[in-house]
Amino acid sequence: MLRVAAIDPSDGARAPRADRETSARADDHRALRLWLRLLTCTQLLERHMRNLLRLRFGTTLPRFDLMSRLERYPEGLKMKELSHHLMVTGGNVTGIVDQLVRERLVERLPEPGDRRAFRVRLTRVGYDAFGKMARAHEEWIVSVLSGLSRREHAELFRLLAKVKSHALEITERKDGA
Amino acid sequence: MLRVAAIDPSDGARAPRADRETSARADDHRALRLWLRLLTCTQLLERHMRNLLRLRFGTTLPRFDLMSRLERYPEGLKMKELSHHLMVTGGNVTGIVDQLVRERLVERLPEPGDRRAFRVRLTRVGYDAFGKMARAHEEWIVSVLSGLSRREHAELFRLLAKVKSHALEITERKDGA
DNA sequence: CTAGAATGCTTTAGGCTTAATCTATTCAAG
DNA sequence: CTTGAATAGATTAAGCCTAAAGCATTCTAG
Repeated sequence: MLRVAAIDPSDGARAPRADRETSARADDHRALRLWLRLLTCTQLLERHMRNLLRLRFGTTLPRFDLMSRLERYPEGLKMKELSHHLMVTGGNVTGIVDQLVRERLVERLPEPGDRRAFRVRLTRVGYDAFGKMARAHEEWIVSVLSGLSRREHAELFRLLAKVKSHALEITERKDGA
Repeated sequence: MLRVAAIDPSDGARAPRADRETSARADDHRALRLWLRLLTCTQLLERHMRNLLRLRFGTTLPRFDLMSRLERYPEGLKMKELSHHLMVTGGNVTGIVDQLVRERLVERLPEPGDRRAFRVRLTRVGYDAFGKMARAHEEWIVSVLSGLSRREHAELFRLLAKVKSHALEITERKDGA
């Protein structure tokens, strides 16, 4: 998953901050840098998670994500719901579920009353396997985010919420029709 | 805008959006929620960027990334350097550069003194194409991050820096990279 | 000079992801 | 009931990405 220019643009640029024009450009630059840093952070954490899952459990992040979602719904989820939760396309979910079914970690159950759909559910084996992975995952996330104080945690959470809602607004406005 | 926009607007296969984190159980750990929110934000912004590049310019984020990096180095970069800057594997860079060379947007130049290596550089056409994309890209980033005040920008930037450096520490320690 | 190690890059095999299209089923209107 | 639209899911083609292996070149001891 390659992200935009992953290295921070640490060029000094030493902004003259003279007139309105250059400070407007400085703001633009700030926005770009913020975006790049967001990407770098996510990518770093994600990369490490992938390695952890691969080396310790021989699995991948998408599989873990899917199982993690199922773990919250003991009664199972429909493909459509999974796709929505995971923010990926339906075809993608089909592929990953296929694999997990082959490995006996999840199962497809008929959905009563709709022969098009079915429910996907963790098997007993799936629950056990997921439990182990989830512990390692959480442990690592907690440790990597332990550099922030409780206040900083909260503040970062709040700021990201703001970014998220603003991004959603814009996205919906443009995509929505 | 372009051809692809003609699909059925209610197409079920459309990339869904969801709240990975808001449906998290209340007793989940803060760190986990913070991580999920970080992931969601990035994905949201990234998805929109990909769409922008695809619909308006018929290109992809990785290609844009690579060109964006080259644009800063008029003398070109070696494959190894590109791979390092973009934080992706060498094989990946090979593939993307191959495409861009085919499209005459970048060129491979022999590296004097080392017949194994060469420099990759934007062509004139590449510069022009990149310029257009970069303007649209920046415009959108600025607008999507405009929901934050100047102070909030700075604070978010600072917090992410902290996350990043802490993640780097841990990663290096374990990976030995 | 000459192995052998290291380096720069490519290739390969395999998994992830998407957009677009297809099939089967369900739903809704007449 | 019948027809046509909508929905659930699978499939396909194409691109991204990685780890590992491979090839050619360069470097470094001896």
